[in-house]
Amino acid sequence: MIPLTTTGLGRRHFMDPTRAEFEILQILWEDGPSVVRSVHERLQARREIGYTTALKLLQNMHQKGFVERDESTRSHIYSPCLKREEVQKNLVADFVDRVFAGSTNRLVVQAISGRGSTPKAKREIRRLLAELEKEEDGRQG
Amino acid sequence: MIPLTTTGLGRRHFMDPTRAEFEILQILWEDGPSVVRSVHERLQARREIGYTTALKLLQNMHQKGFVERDESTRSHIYSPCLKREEVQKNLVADFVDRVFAGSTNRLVVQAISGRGSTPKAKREIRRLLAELEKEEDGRQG
DNA sequence: TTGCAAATACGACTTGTGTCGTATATCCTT
DNA sequence: AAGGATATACGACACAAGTCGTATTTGCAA
Repeated sequence: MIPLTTTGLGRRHFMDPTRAEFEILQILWEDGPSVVRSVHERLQARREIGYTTALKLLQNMHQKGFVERDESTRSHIYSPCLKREEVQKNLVADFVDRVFAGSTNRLVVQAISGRGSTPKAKREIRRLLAELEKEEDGRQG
Repeated sequence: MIPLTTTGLGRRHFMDPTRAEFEILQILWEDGPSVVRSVHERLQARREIGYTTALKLLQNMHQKGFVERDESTRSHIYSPCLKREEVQKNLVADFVDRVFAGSTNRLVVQAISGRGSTPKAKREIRRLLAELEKEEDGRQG
């Protein structure tokens, strides 16, 4: 049976970070190892949020194994355990399964057809595709 | 301030359907106007779920205006009020904002690079891009 | 027309997430 | 050494989403 939620072990054996957790991961990926206060400031810049909320979030993430922390100083220093691309890949996979019945193609079509993709962006994508195909040919052609 | 959750009015003035609700919408889009029992059967085929749960979901969706229902018969008949492409577009937009900092390009890159996109699929996408560009040129070039 | 099967209505419970308050520990400064 | 500032720990609350049980209504068949 396929579970409904992303959280709560999909066919993968680990949980995806929640929205708030992912938001924090992004900050860590950008800033590198950070103390709670600094993470809180970054969050505060985007929305109203208390210091202890940020703290708790980080603590939860630590318990879940999403981040590790250096406790050698008074202010613990948090750094991500997960690779940005890995997590993005998982999220995209879930999303594709849920919204486009597993068809990556349909997702891409939806993404680049409507608004949201400028002609320049499309050229960019074509270039990327060409590169990818070349790579493949090179590897096994 | 940007709210965290999709639910709870983002900058858009309407709410996106939840996971369960979207799952039901997919069924309605595929099957057309349906009675609760039939929707429940479709859901049951994918996961364990009670009849009254499906009913309640449909009722909620009706109250939210996601579906309309014909009450002229004893078994109410539900049909979607939203267009599939519209909802998908919204979900993609949210997703891109949240995961790829608003860059549709990065999403597409992620989607087609890793596994999940066969060479054939890539050719397909290129074809599509070519068409889109041609369209644009035709429209204003 | 009476009664059973099937439908709807709706309250209530569970779990997950995000939120914070408050208690406690720790450092630094004077 | 004392006290304020700043950290962490952690319990508790609010709210949304999903789940279902039970009560009530309604149509149909015997």
